[in-house]
Amino acid sequence: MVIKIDEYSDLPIYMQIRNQIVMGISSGELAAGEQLPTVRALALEIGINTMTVSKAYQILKNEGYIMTDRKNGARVRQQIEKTGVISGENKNELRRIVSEARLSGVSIEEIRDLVDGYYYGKI
Amino acid sequence: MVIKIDEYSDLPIYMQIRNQIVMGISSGELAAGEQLPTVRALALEIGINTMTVSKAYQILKNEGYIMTDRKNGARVRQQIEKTGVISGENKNELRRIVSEARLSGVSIEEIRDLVDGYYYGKI
Amino acid sequence: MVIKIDEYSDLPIYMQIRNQIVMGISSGELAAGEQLPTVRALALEIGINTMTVSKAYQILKNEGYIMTDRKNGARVRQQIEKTGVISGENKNELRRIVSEARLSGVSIEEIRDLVDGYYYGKI
Amino acid sequence: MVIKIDEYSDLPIYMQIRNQIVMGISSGELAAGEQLPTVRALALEIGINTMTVSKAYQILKNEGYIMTDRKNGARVRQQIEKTGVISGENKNELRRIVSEARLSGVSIEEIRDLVDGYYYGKI
DNA sequence: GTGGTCTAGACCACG
DNA sequence: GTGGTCTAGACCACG
Repeated sequence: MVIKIDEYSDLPIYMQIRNQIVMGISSGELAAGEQLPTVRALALEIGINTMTVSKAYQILKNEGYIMTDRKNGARVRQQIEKTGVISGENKNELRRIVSEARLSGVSIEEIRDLVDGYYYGKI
Repeated sequence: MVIKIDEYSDLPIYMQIRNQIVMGISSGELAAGEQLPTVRALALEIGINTMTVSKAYQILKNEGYIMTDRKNGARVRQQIEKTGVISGENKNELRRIVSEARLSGVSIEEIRDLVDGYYYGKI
Repeated sequence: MVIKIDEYSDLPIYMQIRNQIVMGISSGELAAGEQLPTVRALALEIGINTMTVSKAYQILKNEGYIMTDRKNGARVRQQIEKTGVISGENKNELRRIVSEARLSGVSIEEIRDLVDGYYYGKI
Repeated sequence: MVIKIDEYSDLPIYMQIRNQIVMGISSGELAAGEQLPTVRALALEIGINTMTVSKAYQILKNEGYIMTDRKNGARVRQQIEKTGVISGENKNELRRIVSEARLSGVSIEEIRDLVDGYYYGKI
């Protein structure tokens, strides 16, 4: 899986990495149990500090998306905990995005299509 | 309209204010042409510095959501420009949120309902 | 001549009035010697304070564009002083505008056409 | 690149900085990708507060002229978006300047030469 | 070391 | 009375 850093984004690099891996897992591009690149390899590939990649992996581990061990490096978890709920923070963000879209004249259908596309990984 | 600041949020205070006002406009809680609290009044109410409120208002002004003049203070714009599109940044965020929800076992129906609720201001 | 105030502009109202009258004189819409509306009449028409109109007229008078007397009110000057030069401030502004246009990919021809149009009052 | 603040100008300091950097990019004095002075360094050099410089940089960032990151400081963007149009505000300003120049007896040739000089960076 | 956020306080122009 | 600008100074996250 290719990680692309947007140097113009306000999002910290470690968060961009974290987000792309989460989306990769959700879309199936990263399969359960699949090996992630080593911290060093990914840092070298992207051209950033190993500390930054390490921070991204640490977050993913804390969130239960990946697991790490000394021998095998990092791998996507076989079972990701299904809380069945959207976090309050994500709900706030979702509401903000829908509000802005609505005020920009975007129809509900367009938003639904976008959401469906993301959910079913067609995009 | 009551602005509530979450002091534990990573979001800067001025951005929390900005977001809540945008959502207030979208939901209709803030009508077109409606007067916003003065910079000083809102700062006092929230218990923050006037500069922070001022920054939020200036962003809203730049984005075309409100207008300010020294005589009348800040007011919701009568006509908000309808670009008809969702910004790339918001699309990325939407995709991230949907991905995380999906991995948490949230059904597409639940997300759609949430989106509809936000769009039609029932929440 | 109709004065239109842009309530969304950052430019103070008195400056918007001043600018429109200057442009009106330059385009010929306001002839030499022509009577301007009284301060009260213009303030009433635009829906603003008489002080604001008065300030605009004062500036125009100081700049030599108009003259006022108690009997006849304000009139466009017969002879506007021809210094033959562009003020340093206007040169700076012109340079800024040309720079921004250039960086936006606007061709020199387009700018020239615009300038010509303004100069010959075809716009 | 040397930034010079005119303390007698009506233009806010942050806007003077912003304008000079935009003109520096347009003239080529500031190359694509070139490092700008740090917020602290420029503030010290000009003798103003860091907040004021920071505000200038944030505007430039929002407008797409520069990018900032905490590691490398601020740099001129490699690709500046070419909208191909002059903003309505700049058109108004241009018209005002041309009108004033015309009334001062400045010939169209002189204005054209000035515009050409600014466009081709000969000044 | 860098930019980003925030405060407390001051002064100003506009209307 | 209003928003806008600016200062001096502090603290923080990122890398």
